[in-house]
Amino acid sequence: MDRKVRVRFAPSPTGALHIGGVRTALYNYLFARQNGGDMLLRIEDTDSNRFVPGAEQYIIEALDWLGIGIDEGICKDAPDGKGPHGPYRQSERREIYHVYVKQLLDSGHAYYAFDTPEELDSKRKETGNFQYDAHTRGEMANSLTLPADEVRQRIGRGDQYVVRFKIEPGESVTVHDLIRGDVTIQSDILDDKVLYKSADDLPTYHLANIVDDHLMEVTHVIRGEEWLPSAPLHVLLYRAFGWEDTMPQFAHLPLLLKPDGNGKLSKRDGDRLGFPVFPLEFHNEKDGTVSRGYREDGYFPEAVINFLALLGWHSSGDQEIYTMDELIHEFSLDRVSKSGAKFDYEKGKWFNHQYLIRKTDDELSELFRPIAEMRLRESGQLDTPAAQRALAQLPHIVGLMKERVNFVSELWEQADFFFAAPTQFDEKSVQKRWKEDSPRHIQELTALLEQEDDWSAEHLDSVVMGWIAEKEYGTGIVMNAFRICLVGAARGPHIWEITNVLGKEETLLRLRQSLTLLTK
RNA sequence: GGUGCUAUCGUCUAGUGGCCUAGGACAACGGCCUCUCACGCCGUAAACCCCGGUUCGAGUCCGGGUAGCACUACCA
Repeated sequence: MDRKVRVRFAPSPTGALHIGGVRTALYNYLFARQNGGDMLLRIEDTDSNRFVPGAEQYIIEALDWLGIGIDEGICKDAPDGKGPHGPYRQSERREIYHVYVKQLLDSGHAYYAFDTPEELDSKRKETGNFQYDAHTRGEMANSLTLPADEVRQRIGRGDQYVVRFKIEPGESVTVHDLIRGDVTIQSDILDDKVLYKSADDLPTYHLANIVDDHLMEVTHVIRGEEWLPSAPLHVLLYRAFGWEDTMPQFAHLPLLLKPDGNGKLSKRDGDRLGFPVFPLEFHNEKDGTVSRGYREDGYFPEAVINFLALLGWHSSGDQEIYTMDELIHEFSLDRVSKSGAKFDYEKGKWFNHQYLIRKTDDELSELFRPIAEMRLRESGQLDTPAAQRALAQLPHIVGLMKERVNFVSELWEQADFFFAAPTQFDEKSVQKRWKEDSPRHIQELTALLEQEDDWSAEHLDSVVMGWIAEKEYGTGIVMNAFRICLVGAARGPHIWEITNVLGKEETLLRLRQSLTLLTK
């Protein structure tokens, strides 16, 4: 059967979207685009207790920032969902689930259960490995053990209940996974999963995701590996509904692991090791916490996408840098690795560097301008001639400096000296490069440069190098002292690039001012 | 405990029985370039979890161990 490829990303609004979830969304998106299919976004808010305000809006914004487009369901231009299969928020689909819960009840695939959470808890405590299944349901309070009258009565008077899936033991269930091949389990190990809870009149994930995927004509379920153990249960559910012929294909993605040690990457790891695990900064209204985001940390969305794409997927070649279009073209589920990937934050920085140096000087300078202006305003130097002169040459400055930074914000740390004369000097540089003869060298150099009207790099270079040769000074010694006077440290681009930006007046000013400060 | 998944340099990975004296990238280290820092270039160190089997030949196939992870809720 040839059906149009339809995939979905189905997060629950319980907080910021974890970076692992972002990768799941990305792989779904790549798969959909590659196959000319649809990418849906469905909100799985069937747990009323864990709902966090703002989380849904956050998810939409995050995907939008990253360029992961949504064709159907909840998205930026349709916050309440668009498409013929709505609503796309599970809490708004209650009537739909009622129909299917009833169908399972009527066909004998499900039953009512009245055991309270407390009763189940104590049962678990007394019997170590208690499982609600074919062996134990006979001793529990449910519509299989209670007389029909009493069941009716209990429901009638408003007793809380759940509906459980009746798992038949002795069956072997196989799930074909696109990444892992066939996975087979025995139905005996499955418990009678809760499908619906009367307390909040909502289904659980297991029921809702099957019903919705069926109704929304989803063809491929691409989700995290943590769902693999319950995939056979989902197959059983499709069978119980009689939908096996249109059951989606499954692909379970490997987990994102913490950089050190083992285990799933968590927010705590990010806090502990100093990197974000969320795409955007998130202010959690529920617990008052603020979480860092890649966007606010200065990452380009393309870099985050590229980095994430390669964490668990790789082409057969050596290519590392991919545009979204290239990823769409190259991606394939059978090249997704089976094992978990440790989160390598250092490589993430490198990706950002790669995208940064590919920006044009104009693009980059417009990103940097607000930062530079803010820093100058903070120190009260925004209106100085030096600052204004540098600001006017921002694209050029950015072009000189971009090779040595990973983030736009780091440009300030590297290029600050263009905007204001040094008042402090890097101790190590001075110790190593400021020699006994340096004051004399700088004095002579100042006098020499004062005479020059041609301020071009070529001319200055020939004049200064000629003078150094004539006096038999060491080139490195003179030039480094020169650099320290202009920059305040032994760093930065070629010295004539610096004098070029600074201009004659500012160069001479710094030479004199720094000499005074350094000989004090 | 039970069930399932997984296993190549520190990390992400290439590898689908001979092209593997195991390739690339990040990180590390050394050198070159050079007035400094960076870039760039060159180079170094660095891995097939273990044991059996199949085969003329195994990182690659099979079995068994071991280890790690996931799941085991009226959470998703």
